Amino acid sequence: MARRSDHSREEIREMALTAAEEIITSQGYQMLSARKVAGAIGYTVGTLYLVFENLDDLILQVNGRTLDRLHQQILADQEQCNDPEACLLQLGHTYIAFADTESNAWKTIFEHRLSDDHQAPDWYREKVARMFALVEERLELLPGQRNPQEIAEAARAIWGGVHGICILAINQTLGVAGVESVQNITQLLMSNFLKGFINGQTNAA
Amino acid sequence: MARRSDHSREEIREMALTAAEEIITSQGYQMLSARKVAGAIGYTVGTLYLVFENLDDLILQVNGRTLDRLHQQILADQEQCNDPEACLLQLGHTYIAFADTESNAWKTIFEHRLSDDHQAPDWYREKVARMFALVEERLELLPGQRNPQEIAEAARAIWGGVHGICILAINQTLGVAGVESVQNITQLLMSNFLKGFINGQTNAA
DNA sequence: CGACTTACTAAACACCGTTCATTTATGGAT
DNA sequence: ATCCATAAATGAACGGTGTTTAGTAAGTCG
Repeated sequence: MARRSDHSREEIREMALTAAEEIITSQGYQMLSARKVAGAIGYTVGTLYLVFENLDDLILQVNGRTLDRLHQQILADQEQCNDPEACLLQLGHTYIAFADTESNAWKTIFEHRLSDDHQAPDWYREKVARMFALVEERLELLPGQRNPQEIAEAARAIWGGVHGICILAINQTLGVAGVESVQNITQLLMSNFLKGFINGQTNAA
Repeated sequence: MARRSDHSREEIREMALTAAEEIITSQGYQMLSARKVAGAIGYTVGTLYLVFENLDDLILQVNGRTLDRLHQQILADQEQCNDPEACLLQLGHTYIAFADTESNAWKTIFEHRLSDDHQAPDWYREKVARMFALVEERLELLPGQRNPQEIAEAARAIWGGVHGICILAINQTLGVAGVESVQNITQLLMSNFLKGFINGQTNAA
């Protein structure tokens, strides 16, 4: 058994997060439990509660890391496009590809609901806001002048839209087979939306 | 304590589903448990397992009923529109309004994941397919000839899109306040998509 | 009335998240 | 070198969960 000062708090924290990520990635987050994580790092449950507020906290940290990887992947893939529309389509593509590749980690982000209804902490919300900002930046570069609210709404429409297709696909609700079909539907949604969006003012109210 | 033949299997089944719906509606599905449902109908857990395969099965039945109510509401609201585009926008509106009104029941549909990864039974998938069919019917009436696959893909793009906005809104990820904003974003997504869709062939591949 | 059948119960099993009194190892002081 | 205060880690306990099943009691039929 691990004893006093074998590892620092930070080390234990890091070990626990890595172990949790491994369980989630390989078995899904439903299979995660405090005792499993503790066992995997050679400590007992009690220790976990010295380092994390509770299991929700631990999962939230894992989700934060997943969001970081997605963000990083998006940035990397954005190098390959030039005009704003192509970049937006690329963004959707990266999102779907990421959800497909890291499906268990990605599912955890939106399937894990916070116990009470107290919302996510600021640092987490910031990671999400960063994603929306990426879409907004591209939308602003599209032809035609838009006010900030129109941009914000369109970004949320696109993000939500892509996200929804992704969820239904993972839940096998769409009744389509293969990532390629999901990519097709996503591109269809985005390209048609953008076509309509660029074409002129849409009265949505 | 209830004894032999106080109620038929069907009656117990009905009572259990009603009790489960009440718990889910008022407290959310996380608060549902076999013992609570059993207690609410004056039986013990064991009896529940004579009537339902397991708790997942029970929840699936509740979800089926929720889907039925949504379907019924959509049909009712579709009376109020004439041209296909208006009907599609109406459809999105009904969806968001339903998710807002019956949020706990609606959340249960997509937050409750089946334990194993064995997918939903046919009767359940049929209820979902029925929804897609509604969208497809409207899409077919739009100007311009489309082949069945294009219609099917567009229906999934729209449904997924609306669904995604709905989820993000309920998770408070969108950072918007009030149902009205969600309705706005949904209408923005749909109207722009349809504008692009009607305008001409979109190469989505 | 007794036997059979079956509806139902209650207890058990193996888990879960979370807490906390207790034990144990350590660094510093004597 | 020994003691002590302190912090680290444990592990048992609490009240829950889904699920199974041996046993009991009630209704039915001969």
